[in-house]
Amino acid sequence: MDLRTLRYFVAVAEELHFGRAAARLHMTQPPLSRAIKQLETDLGCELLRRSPTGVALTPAGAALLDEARTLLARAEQARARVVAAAGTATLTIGTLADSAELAGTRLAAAYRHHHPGVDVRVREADFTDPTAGLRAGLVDVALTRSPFDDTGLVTHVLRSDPVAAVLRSDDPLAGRDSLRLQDLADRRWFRFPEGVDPIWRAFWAGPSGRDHDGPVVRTAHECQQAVLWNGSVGLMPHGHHPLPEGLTAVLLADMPPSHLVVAWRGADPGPLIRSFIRIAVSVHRPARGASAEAAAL
Amino acid sequence: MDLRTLRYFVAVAEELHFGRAAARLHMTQPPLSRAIKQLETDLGCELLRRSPTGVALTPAGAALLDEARTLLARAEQARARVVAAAGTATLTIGTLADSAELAGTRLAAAYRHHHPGVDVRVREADFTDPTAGLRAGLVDVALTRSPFDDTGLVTHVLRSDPVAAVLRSDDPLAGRDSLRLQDLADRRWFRFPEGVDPIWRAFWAGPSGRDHDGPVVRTAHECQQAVLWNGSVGLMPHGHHPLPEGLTAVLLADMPPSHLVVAWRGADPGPLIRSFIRIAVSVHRPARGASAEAAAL
DNA sequence: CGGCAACGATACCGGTCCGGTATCGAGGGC
DNA sequence: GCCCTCGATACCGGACCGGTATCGTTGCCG
Repeated sequence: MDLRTLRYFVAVAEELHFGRAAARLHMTQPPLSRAIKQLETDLGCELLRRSPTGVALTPAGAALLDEARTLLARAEQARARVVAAAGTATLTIGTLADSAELAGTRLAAAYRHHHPGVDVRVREADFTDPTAGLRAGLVDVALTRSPFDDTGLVTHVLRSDPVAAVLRSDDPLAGRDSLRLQDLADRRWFRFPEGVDPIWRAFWAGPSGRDHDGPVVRTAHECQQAVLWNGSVGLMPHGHHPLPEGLTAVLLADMPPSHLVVAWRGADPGPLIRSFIRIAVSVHRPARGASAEAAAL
Repeated sequence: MDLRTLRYFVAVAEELHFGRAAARLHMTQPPLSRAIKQLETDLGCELLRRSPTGVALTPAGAALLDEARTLLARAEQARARVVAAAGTATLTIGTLADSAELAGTRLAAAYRHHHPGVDVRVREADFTDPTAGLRAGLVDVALTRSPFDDTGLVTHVLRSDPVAAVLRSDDPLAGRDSLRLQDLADRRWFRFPEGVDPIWRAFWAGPSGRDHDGPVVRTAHECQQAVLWNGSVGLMPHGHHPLPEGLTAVLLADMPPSHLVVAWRGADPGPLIRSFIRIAVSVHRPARGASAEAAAL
């Protein structure tokens, strides 16, 4: 008799309909039927009377519905009290470029919902520091993009995105399905400020070895502006971000994908950070490429 | 946060020692450590301070210890109330021969412990009915021995035992490691009463086709007495039962094993009986030959 | 009265989690 | 300095969970 099964039972007992209860629980009907049957086996008594016309509560089922409701409420209280006893905690998330959108919406919402007592702060970094303040100790955990120098850090890939070139929609190449870096060799390229991680620069700053004379950009937004107004070439991960009017993204066929990662300083991240990592991974279910670190939390 | 994990935490918090807590929980230390760590991740706060000198509770841990104790107690109460609301239930177990010993000790004890409110009755049958009253509707579930006519019944093997001949200890064959049926061909064989299941008779009553003139036996005890006082040959499962003074069991090499089974009438056994089957299987862990019916409960 | 729709039960499959064994690593004690 | 204790980690096999596909029964309706 665990709390999960009790939640299942409450749903069925309230709906008096396995299918609707399953929908309410965001699952399908067969495992729910099985779980209720196991609960009945465990308790040793019938909880629901199934008849073709519908489902009815037995006396034992009615009793369990009442007990389970209070028990689940108590469990919630207990959780809240324990977290309160732990004192106010703060988690600072560093974000970079497009990961800010992720952190600001689903992920931060899910995390705040899971840990109501935690003070969650988000710090947006620019390209100057691809670790988004992680290495500098300004944040506890970072949502950022590969590649960067990750010595001393642990990273876990949330998603892999192909890289696209950002062009003005009136660009002759804007209609193409995909491009190669060569196709853009004669364009102006933006530049990164001094002091940017060389690994990051080598990946994102276009063909190395060339003289770059384009505008200096510090954020994804500045990068887009540079394309619009200076005719520079921009690079960005493909497929997840709406572009402003007048810009078009075209897949770059000969660049390796960029990884959206969650990163933390090694050596026992602590429960708050572990929980953040776990939630980040679960929110990002589509990326099934689970790696070792996240499995170990 | 489920009840199982809370039980784990209470054990560790009370012992302040992972190894001892694991022993108390009848498990080993590594999964316990992992479970506590996951609980900390889930709650998002540290519960225990591990130091080389020992384990200490953090404030949050102390709070959880208190909350978990009351929560677990509530859960126990809830369980008791639900089964009480179900009304008094009765489970009648039929036993045959040596299965009575099993039913009367570990299994019935485990079942009564799991379902304190259930009125458990045990009915011992004799060889006249190998289903131990199951087919006659006298019992809800039977612990018995194969082989017998099981049409309409579902059986699950708990254990397989080789068959032994029971001899007087002063018998010339009593010292042998094993025998064949032929070695006993010239002995007197006991007889079963009229009306015994023919499948059962064919297996246990010795070489068929011979004239049997030995004593009529109805129980395993009578069978042993027949050996002691009438010089008849007895058969019994080997290896689990102490023999009375003066008797020796010798393995019969050319007989198929006999199965100790739990049997019930098909078509939805009902929660009480399902629970009994589950407990019977789990008590009998050594027999790993899990079959389909028991998996489905 | 026969097809149909609804609904819970069952069969089966793949992924995850749990508990086990073996081993590591860090701190005290002799 | 060596060992011994104790919690953490790595890894593995089996169980459990949730999913899809399908069945059996029942009541309804043309």
